[in-house]
Amino acid sequence: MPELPEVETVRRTLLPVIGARIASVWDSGKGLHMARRPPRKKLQQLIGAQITAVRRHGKYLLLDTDGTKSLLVHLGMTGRLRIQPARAPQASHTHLVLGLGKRVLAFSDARRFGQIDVFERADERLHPALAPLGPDGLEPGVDADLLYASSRKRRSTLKAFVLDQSVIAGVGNIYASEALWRARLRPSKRAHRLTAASARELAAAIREVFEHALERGGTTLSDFVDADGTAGENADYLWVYDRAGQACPRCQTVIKRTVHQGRATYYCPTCQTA
DNA sequence: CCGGAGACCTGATAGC
DNA sequence: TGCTATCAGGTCTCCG
Repeated sequence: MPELPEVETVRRTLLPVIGARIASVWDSGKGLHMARRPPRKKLQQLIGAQITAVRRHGKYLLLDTDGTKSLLVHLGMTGRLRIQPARAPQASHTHLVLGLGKRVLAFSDARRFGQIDVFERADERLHPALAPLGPDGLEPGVDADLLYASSRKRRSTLKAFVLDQSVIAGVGNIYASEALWRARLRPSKRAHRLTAASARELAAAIREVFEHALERGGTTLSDFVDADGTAGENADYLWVYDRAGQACPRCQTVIKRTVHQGRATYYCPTCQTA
């Protein structure tokens, strides 16, 4: 569920845990549980540390501590990070709970596509999940030059290109369709055929769809909530995603749905011609 | 290097 | 009510 705007919304609502000390770490244990997480021992290295920052790169959240360790969290499709009263009942599919005195920070994830790790912050650039990532989608580095240069040798589709986290970190399936619609680019167009002018359009479009969604607290199609449990409003403001059969907001043509690499893609056949 | 398919998981929903 | 099929915001790996 969560792409850059949703993860950034979670990050912002997590800021109140800065300064909190991790008094306890509970995890759901072995067996029928999260696939991608470190051994319990590693998680327990967080005990006694104070949270000093909550950062984000692409879809990854990074919680720094006053020790040498940081906690990495990827929400996958259904992951949730919630700040809750220590006495609140545990949500179903809860895999990790950091005790923070009167509050807890709880991670739950029904489908278990999420990822948790504890890593040495000094080695952050070497972390296997972070090392391959391109610049974050809200950073100034995601510009026409980057998109033009990195698309030159790609015979893949534009849809696959913008979803590639090693080019831009943070674009997921919803905002890929949205950004290509805004830039008037056909998702099936080959990336290496992107013109310099279109690269400019695309860079601007990516930033705009992210900011548009962020202003509305992200897109909730079914699962997404922020750290306070609040759903996002952006689903009502999507231009094409999940709108097959409806009118294009720009030209009124009926929006089409296709499948690229097994994932739904929405576009306007009339105004996405570049 | 690329795309496609399948895997990893559970839950919601639509159709019968 | 209950069954089945399909679909879902992400990534990873194997195959051709």
